[in-house]
Amino acid sequence: MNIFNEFERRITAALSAMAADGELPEGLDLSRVVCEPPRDRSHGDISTNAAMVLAKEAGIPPRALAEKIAARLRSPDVEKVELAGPGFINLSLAPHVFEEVLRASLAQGARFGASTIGEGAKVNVEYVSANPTGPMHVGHGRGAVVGDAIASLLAFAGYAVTREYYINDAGSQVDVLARSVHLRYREALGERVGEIPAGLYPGDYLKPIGEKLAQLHGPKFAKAPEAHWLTVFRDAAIEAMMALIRADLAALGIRHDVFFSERSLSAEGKVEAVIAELEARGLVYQGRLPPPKGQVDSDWEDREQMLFRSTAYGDDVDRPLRKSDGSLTYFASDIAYHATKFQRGFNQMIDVLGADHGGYVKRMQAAVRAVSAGAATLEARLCQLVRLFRHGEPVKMSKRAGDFVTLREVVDEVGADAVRFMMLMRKNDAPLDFDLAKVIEQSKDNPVFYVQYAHARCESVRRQATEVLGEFDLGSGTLAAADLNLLADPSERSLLKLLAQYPRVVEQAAQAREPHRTTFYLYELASEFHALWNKGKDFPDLRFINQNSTSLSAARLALVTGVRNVIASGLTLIGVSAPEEMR
RNA sequence: GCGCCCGUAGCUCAGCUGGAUAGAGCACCAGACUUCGAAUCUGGGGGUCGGAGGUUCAACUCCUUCCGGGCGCACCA
Repeated sequence: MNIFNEFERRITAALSAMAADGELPEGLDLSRVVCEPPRDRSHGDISTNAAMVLAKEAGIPPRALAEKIAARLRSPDVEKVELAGPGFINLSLAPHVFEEVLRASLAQGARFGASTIGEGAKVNVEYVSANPTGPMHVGHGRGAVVGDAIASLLAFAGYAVTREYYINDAGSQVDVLARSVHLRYREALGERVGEIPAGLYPGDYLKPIGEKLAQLHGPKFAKAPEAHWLTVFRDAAIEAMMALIRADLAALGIRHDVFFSERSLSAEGKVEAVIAELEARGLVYQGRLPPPKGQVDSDWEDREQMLFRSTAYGDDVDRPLRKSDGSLTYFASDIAYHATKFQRGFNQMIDVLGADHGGYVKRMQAAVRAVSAGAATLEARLCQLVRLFRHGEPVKMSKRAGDFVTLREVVDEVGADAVRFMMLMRKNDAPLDFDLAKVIEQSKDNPVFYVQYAHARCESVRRQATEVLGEFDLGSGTLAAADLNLLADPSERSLLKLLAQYPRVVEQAAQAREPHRTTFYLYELASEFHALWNKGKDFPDLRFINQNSTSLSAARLALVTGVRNVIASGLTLIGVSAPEEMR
């Protein structure tokens, strides 16, 4: 039950009625008409800009138009209609409206706030897609958390979401991985390998794989030419790395529906097929690229090559599909990959990427439009870097010598809840400072605990209620039947109104693909709840449990339960647990 | 040089796709536990929203242009 959507419908209805009565011209553009909570609460509960955005087109001064619209919005649900400023229409809603929202939330439980704006449309959300060459680092973790939360939000908003991971198991990087493992294999056989040569992966995490391969195959590959062992070692290494990554993801509570292998594309001829198709449509050609400007590149080689005409779809230059050795570029596979998304029925694709992939977005969007003939769109959400701190001191993140902090280390140290919550305390395109010392601090300095504590307090009140009030029934049916009109204190009304905003918050967060809005809302809700709680210290009459009045207690417990449900729901959306106790 | 992102209180950041007098947290100061959980709350000061133009009823938000920072810029992924 989204009261803002509801009133947008009413306003739209009022406007068409006015058009029918000749008060307004037909066919006005209503797309800019919105209902939103006013920043200043003294302006009521819902504010609309309808009169201001329509005034010019309607040829009526905004205040006069507002007057007319306002007259049609009067109903038992609306306690007060006021005009303000240049033509705002401010609505103050009757108390029973918010009481109905609370009843709806109790009845709907975890479904409260869910939306149908997705209309069941299929959306593919791709996130993480870390190369299977080592454990995940903290930056991957951010993408994982953001992608997972976006997927959850979209699912809650009525989309048919598929969560996907693209395994980059083709190309030269995994060959390097295989060579690195081969070195560890020789090491496991007793050979002294010394310093890991530059260009190979130095991390210790490859040692167990080398040992396993030594056990499995003995020394027969130690001196053998690369062609004899490369495939075996590569496959074993990729399998082991993916197991490692899946474990890292599991530790963070991240899940995917599909793990899609890049190698399967070329194995099935999908890449060549896509290129052929694009070629047939004149989107692939042999040509030359201008050398990059503003930087000296001694390796630059002016040559004729196979190019994708991405400039036809807004890219800055056309992009190569084959390397100088004739093999396909990563981009070529990625086109084929996104083509399979389209073939699998996804007209909406979202890729959550690291900011260092920003330059890659335009060509990918061009590719998606090309392979779908304009039917599909790709959105990219870029995650900026994460900087790790401990007590304000930067933690070294250099990749050489395996000296970087892995995601797993951080999760093991501070817990999945803290990592996820902190990752969503920033919008994804802002850099994130993450202080390991602060997030395990169990204080109000730490917003994770602050919100979870509010949830635990709700549960605590409910437990207390059954003890103090005896046979009190906390079932949502009973609570919904309570006389909610007894929630008369301004703090209680205010909390009730904040609950009513939840459906709007999650819907807008889904539409904007900005899960951090959920996080901030939860913080605000927790804050108001804590404030009301403490008010009960100064004014015992305001405590949730009142031994002298079962009906008052019931009403307040209904409110507490509503708060609990929304916090639990919001935390679920961002993948954070909602503990019942935190002692 | 070009493209994308960022610039808001001393610090870290929100600001609801253009709405009304720009908000939190931290830090600082002063208060609240015989009482539903003090991991909490109440009050206080603090701003040329990087600068300058423009668009309009209305700009932190959109456009242009500077300044300052980040990322990227064939044949890596």
